[in-house]
Amino acid sequence: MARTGRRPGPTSTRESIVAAAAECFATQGFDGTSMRGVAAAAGVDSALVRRFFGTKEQLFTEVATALIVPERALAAVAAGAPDAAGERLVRYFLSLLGDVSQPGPFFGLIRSAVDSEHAAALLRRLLADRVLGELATSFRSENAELGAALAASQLVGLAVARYAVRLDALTAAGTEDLIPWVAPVVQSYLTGTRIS
Amino acid sequence: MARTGRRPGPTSTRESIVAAAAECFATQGFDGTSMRGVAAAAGVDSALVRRFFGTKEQLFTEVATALIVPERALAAVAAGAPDAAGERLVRYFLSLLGDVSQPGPFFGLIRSAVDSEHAAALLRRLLADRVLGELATSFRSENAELGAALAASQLVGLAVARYAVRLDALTAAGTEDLIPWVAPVVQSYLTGTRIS
DNA sequence: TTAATAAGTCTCCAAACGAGGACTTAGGAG
DNA sequence: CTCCTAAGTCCTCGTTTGGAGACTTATTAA
Repeated sequence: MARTGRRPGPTSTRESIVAAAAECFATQGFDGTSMRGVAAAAGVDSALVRRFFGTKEQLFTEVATALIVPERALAAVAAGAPDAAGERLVRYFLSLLGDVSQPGPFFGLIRSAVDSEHAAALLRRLLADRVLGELATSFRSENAELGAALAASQLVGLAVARYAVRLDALTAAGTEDLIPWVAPVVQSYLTGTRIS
Repeated sequence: MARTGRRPGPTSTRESIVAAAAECFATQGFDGTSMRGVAAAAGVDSALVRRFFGTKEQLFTEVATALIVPERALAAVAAGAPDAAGERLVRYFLSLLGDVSQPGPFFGLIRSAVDSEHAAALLRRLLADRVLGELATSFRSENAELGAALAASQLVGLAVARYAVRLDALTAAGTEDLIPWVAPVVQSYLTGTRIS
């Protein structure tokens, strides 16, 4: 029987709740994740989650903003030869998603965006304003915004097809198998190059 | 107060339940859809939904198999010039998804596949065995299976980014704006053509 | 005509959920 | 030493969920 009252010593409870929440969102989506489940995963009383973060939507907001670091993505694209930006972006994205058999926290954002309007709006705002916009201005092609959005759509689709639907051909393929196919596509979207 | 007991005359209740369920799955996903909600949308008692279809998973199976007609997709790809198969496939897929402001029932399948492991497994089976497999054998390129899966991933990603996340650039773009970008990509995936 | 079955409604149940109130204990500032 | 606040737990409320049983009425085949 756990004691009541505050624990002795310094605490990292807040961080462990965020980590547990990220994992829940990744494996069960927004709807499927319960405040109680997050609390249980963090080894904490559910009322404490509420005390720290308020509603479930606020908890998701916290997790999402902690997970999305636009500077990383933009740096990954900017650093290096421009004609390999697509490949670097794909590699960065795949590394974010993690192993096929065990999708990382970042996949939870996509998953949650599909079942919660709030998550979708948050992701739309974060992605569109902070990432895709910058991406579009760094490649000054015509219709750069559309190109950046399409690049994102290919990456999101890869995530959904590989980690959620789990199409055999995609789960069997490793990063190095996917790169030669997907990288040129993303590259062409970014630069606005029409292909054959 | 509705009368109890069987209604006189012929009945189309089963069909209207399937239609209502398809709409619920499309707008709220698998988890977000409740048996009671389906019943209410069909103007029917919730116990009747259970009597007809059993569990929610069985109801989804019914809806999905009624919605996925592999022959249509394959016909759309097969009929016409081979080098325009990608374009025809993209057009067919976009027509399935319906209007941006009001996603059709087909989008519910993708949405649900992200929510529910059962929905994902069903979609994986239907897509992989019935559609992608056939698609791969009709284009006998090397790694045709992977190519077909990647084509599917681009289409699914377009659906998620446009209808769920609702990226501005994609909701603003019409079918004719998307075709010149996406069709060549899908075409290259299908034929296995490496691009520049 | 009658028995079986399909179609339909009402009511209940146990579980899980989000939310919140009341309480207890530790750390830190005065 | 003494408050005040942060950290933590317990219990409850109202709602919704998927599921299931019991009952009623129309259709249909023997």
